[in-house]
Amino acid sequence: MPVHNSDISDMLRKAADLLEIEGADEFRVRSYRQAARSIDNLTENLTDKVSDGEDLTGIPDVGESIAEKIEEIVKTGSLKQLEEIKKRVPEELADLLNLEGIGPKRAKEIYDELDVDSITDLREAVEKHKVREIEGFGKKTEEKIGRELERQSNQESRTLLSRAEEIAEPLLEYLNECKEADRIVIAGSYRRRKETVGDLDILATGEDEEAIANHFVSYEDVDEVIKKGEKRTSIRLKSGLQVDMAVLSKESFGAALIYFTGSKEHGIHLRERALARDLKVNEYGIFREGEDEPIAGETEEEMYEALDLAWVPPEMRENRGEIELAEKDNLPDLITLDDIKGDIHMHTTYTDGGASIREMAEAARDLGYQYIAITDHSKRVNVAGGLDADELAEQLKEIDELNDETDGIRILKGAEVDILEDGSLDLPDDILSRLDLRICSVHYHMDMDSDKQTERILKAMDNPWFDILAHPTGRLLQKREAMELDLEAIMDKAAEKKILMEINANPERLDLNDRNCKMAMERGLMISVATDAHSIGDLKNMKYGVYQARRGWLEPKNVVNTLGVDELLEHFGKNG
DNA sequence: GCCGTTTTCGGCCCGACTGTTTTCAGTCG
Repeated sequence: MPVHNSDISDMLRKAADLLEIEGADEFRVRSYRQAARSIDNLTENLTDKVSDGEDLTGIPDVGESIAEKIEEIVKTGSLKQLEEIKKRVPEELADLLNLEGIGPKRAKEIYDELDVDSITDLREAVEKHKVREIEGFGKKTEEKIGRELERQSNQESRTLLSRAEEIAEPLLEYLNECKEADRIVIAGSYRRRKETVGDLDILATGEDEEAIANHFVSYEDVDEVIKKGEKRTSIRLKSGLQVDMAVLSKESFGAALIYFTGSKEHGIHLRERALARDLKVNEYGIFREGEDEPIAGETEEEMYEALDLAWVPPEMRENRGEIELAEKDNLPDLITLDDIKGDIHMHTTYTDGGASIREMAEAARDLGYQYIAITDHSKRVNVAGGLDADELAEQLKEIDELNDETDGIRILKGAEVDILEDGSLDLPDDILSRLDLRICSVHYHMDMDSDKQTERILKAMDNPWFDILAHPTGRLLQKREAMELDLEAIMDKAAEKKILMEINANPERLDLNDRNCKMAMERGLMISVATDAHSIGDLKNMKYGVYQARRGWLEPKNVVNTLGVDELLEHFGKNG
């Protein structure tokens, strides 16, 4: 079994959790977590680095000790130290840390006092009212744990960004009705445009904190008020989504916006940077030592400036090197929705789409696009009524006719060709050669082992008509894991063959993800951001693809469908 | 366990809220 970076970071995190429960030095625990996080942000494979004999201490937050541990994991597949800790602290005890309100100290108390070492045991202990008997615990704490156990068992812990938007927009509208609030914004991972959000973080400015908080908790969809303080209030909506609100003065709006937008790691990096300059950063502003008046705080820009940094777009605030770029004023000029000139992945009634070619074209024209590409499925996808060569040829005729009679949008000829099990493509070369562009993808046998799956795709890429690899990993958020494959090998070959990777903008796919997108960009690959629309409404999903592209640091020049139609055709013409 | 714009040793982000306590520890973001 190949060792993935995520296997290594998982082990380090597990070690951190168990060490923390055991009562190890908190900074040591933090080091393990930081190293794990840093490994997750790598765009290169640690297994390769180790076999190349590279010095791993060059990785941020990896020192000699953790470098040795990484090597051990790569070479043996396990970590002796972790196995040792597991003998002292039951592994499943770490699951308790996922419950809100339980941290390392309480997990240890529960284990020591009640011999509870799993979620199952804990549920039983709560039902028997054993937990409230522990010193420092009480009736309320036990009840809260009970509610958490209930909630965890019947619900996803994160919410798709698209779903979060459906919930946030009416809430925001309601909050804006509050006369006492001057300004209401949503921060957190929602503002960073992360593919899923854990909760919503809302910032409000205004003098009358209590009135604003009261308005908030009076929202009709509130299920439970989790906490209500002077400055912070948390509720849970009936949908299960938690919403936190902070009320503050407008003088500290920028500082609070940075603080509540996160990520946590980005914020910590900023505060450490401040410390090195004898400054203190908190959610109220930036302060010189011993002074009460902030030197910055009202806007994000002045906050970053006071730390000698350029303003960092929220999508990049993940502590993946953006602060170093901001220091050199060298941040990328991120792509925006306005840069997108066309959508080159969509389906019609020829296969499993809900609208005709004409309807899709007119809807796309209304969105301001110059072109679309029709890319219906090939015959292998029989559940969608995939097209064979003759049926596709019929479609090409209709596209020619429509282009003759339609103004304001160009309809390009394409197909989404299945990559078959043996690595061949599902349509013959002669029909592929008649298309403007071809996207290729895997829909069946996604569970092959990594070597075979990678081999399958690499072989398909030898076909000269392979233009774009669509939804490269096949994952569906919260439904299906990414396929096992060696994405680095695939991207290396794509670079060689000038094949593009897709960011599929469907909010359930968003595939490539942000890190893989950055990885592709660093290899010089071009990306297609496209919706895979199966209806007119789906065309509006483009924004989610653009968010993901921004999280992957993409500029317009990295994205093929920022090109005008002539340049786009020229681009794909070269491949053929 | 990591790291260096005073440091190779001695720091390590910072404040709000809750519950169970009589002054604060634990947790969270």
